[in-house]
Amino acid sequence: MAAPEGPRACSIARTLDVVGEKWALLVVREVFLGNRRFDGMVRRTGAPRDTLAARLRTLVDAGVLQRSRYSDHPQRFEYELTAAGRELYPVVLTLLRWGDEHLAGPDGPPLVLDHHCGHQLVPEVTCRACGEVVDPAETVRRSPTGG
Amino acid sequence: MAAPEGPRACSIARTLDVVGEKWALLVVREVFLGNRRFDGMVRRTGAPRDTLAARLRTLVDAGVLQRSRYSDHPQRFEYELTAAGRELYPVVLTLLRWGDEHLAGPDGPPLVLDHHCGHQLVPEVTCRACGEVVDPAETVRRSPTGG
DNA sequence: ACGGGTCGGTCCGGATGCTGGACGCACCGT
DNA sequence: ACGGTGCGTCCAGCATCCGGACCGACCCGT
Repeated sequence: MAAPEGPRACSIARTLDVVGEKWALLVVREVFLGNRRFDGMVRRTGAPRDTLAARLRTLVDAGVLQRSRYSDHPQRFEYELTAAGRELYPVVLTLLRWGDEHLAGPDGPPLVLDHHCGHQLVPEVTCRACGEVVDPAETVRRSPTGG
Repeated sequence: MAAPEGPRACSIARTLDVVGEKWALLVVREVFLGNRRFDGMVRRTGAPRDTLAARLRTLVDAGVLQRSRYSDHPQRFEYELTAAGRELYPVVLTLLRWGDEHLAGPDGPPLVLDHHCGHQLVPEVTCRACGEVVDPAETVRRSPTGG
């Protein structure tokens, strides 16, 4: 076979199809921070209202957010994370850490999280099996394929 | 003060300014997988050649990739990760895991990594201080204030 | 010498997506 | 009645992305 080699089927690409659009992950960040309403998100993300409305729709459709009515008469909605949405926390944390380490100004990171263990939260990615911190040099692709 | 509340200064937003453009993280993925040349990246990501060229430029400018000549006569270049680029591995892995868990078809994840410990790599995000897996409910923002 | 292939791009016109500003509607408080 | 808040939609302009064509420099086989 002369390997046609199309674009890779890949979970990274698929995930980015869901949360890779502009503002999507900042919306998720806001909800993690407890900011669940439209106007608040507009203010704290800086996204255009129109774009935000579109993003909220796609995130709800994708099952990351859930829209729920918190007021009947003037119909008012707020957005919460679904279980799938909460599982984006690792993604958000690793982005946060990279920014903290490579893009922080002299004032240090603008947002610091504390873990319930009493220390500042510094997120690390580890192997579930052995608990070691993961290094790219220590991982290999299984079945370089099957093609 | 009636909190003006502009867009949040935030490492997540800053990181996304660097790697949040379309295709950027797929380019990084390719380099992690050892695919370091232009044409290869075009084939395996599916990005338009034009867009890829632009992305490579911004990633090099941002210090994520490094361009190096591997052939003189017909000038040929390849792209490698810088130290900062390698530190994006956690981001890539958490995206991968989310996709594996939420978007995989019946065939399972299309790309499986093995850790040098002998097991399949399932990346987890843990607290560096205590080693526990991080849960959103167990973290709090430090100084919800200060402005 | 010639045709075909590879590699790493650039150029182009058209499609898609983002942008901010204005507007709409329902409600609340005074 | 009036102004303010909350949650959007609509629109027109602009930026970005898209795929396909094209390019120069080289290599290979004949």
